[in-house]
Amino acid sequence: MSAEAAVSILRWPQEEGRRSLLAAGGRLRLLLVEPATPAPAAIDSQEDWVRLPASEEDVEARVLGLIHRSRPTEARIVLDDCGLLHRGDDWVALPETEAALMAALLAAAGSVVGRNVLVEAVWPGGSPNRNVLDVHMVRLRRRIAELGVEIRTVRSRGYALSPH
Amino acid sequence: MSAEAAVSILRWPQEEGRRSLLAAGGRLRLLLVEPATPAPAAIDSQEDWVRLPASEEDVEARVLGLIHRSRPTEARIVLDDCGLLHRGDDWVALPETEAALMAALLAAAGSVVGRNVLVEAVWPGGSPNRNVLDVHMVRLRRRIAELGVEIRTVRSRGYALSPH
DNA sequence: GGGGAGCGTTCACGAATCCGAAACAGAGTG
DNA sequence: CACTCTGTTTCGGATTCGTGAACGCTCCCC
Repeated sequence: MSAEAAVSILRWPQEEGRRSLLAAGGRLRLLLVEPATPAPAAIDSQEDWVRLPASEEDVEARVLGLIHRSRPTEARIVLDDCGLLHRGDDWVALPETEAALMAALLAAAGSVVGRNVLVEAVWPGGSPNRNVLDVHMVRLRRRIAELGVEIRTVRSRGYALSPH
Repeated sequence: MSAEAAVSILRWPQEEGRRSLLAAGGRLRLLLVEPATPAPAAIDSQEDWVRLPASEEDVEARVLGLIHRSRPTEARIVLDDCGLLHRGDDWVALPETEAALMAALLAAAGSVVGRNVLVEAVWPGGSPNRNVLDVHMVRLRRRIAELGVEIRTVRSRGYALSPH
């Protein structure tokens, strides 16, 4: 696995949308910041930035630093665009619905996500049934259990991710 | 506390000795890297660097980023708006009533909180029963014990929080 | 010092609510 | 058909919260 494969490099502020997407998936990101643009405020610790113009070496150093910083977490959880949930070298494939749920949970970065938020993330306009979410949560839980990822429920408030 | 006070800014590679000293002390450091010098390899996550020449704003952004990244390491006790009581990376979910009690105790910052104050915080207008507060205190105690947080009672005066 | 009264801690119980999980059925796909 | 993904129903279990009651302890007053 090369450094470039682990870290997504994108331009700022042009690719703001892509940045949010990658952040939701928990991906490592390096922003190339255009001259005369304010540096982006940090949204999590999976991101770094470098001011343009920058040398090849500086970009590489940032990438390595990013990877270095993310390593202590050892088992970072990443959801790619194909619906594959990675943790370390291990991964499982998630169906569309469960991937959407997972993305919403990852975007919250460990804090609680309300049931209504999850419902909106999967069925914009309202869920077909009160219980559908429960069912999909059970299936998602079972599928990600083998990765050592746990979904803790916070009664009457929602759910939160918690790497085990 | 200003940002400058928390982060030491030094030149690289000139002040290499000072860097080691600060690193040994666990201080946050920002290296100003001279042009045409390879970027320093990361030795820990308490450090960042910026390539010279750099604008005042970029330096400030790096400093803020450093502080931001170092903050979650603290083992402070925090009750978020979802009713989650955090300590370090660990957390437990508190039901509404217990969260309200905890909020009142935290607001006192370690000093004693009277029973009447706690009652008012949860049941404005008076508690439904003489005993309700007691019961909820017991439950709260049990729940937060696993975080190493303790509620000590001060007879005829109230309760006080005490991290263990 | 003895006996209450008051306070603090804990347990057990019931009602209401919320959530989890199994079982089943339909749609889509190869 | 075999399989997966999705939605529905239904039942059982878990949580939360208030209540009642038992038990010790401390302080006060006679």
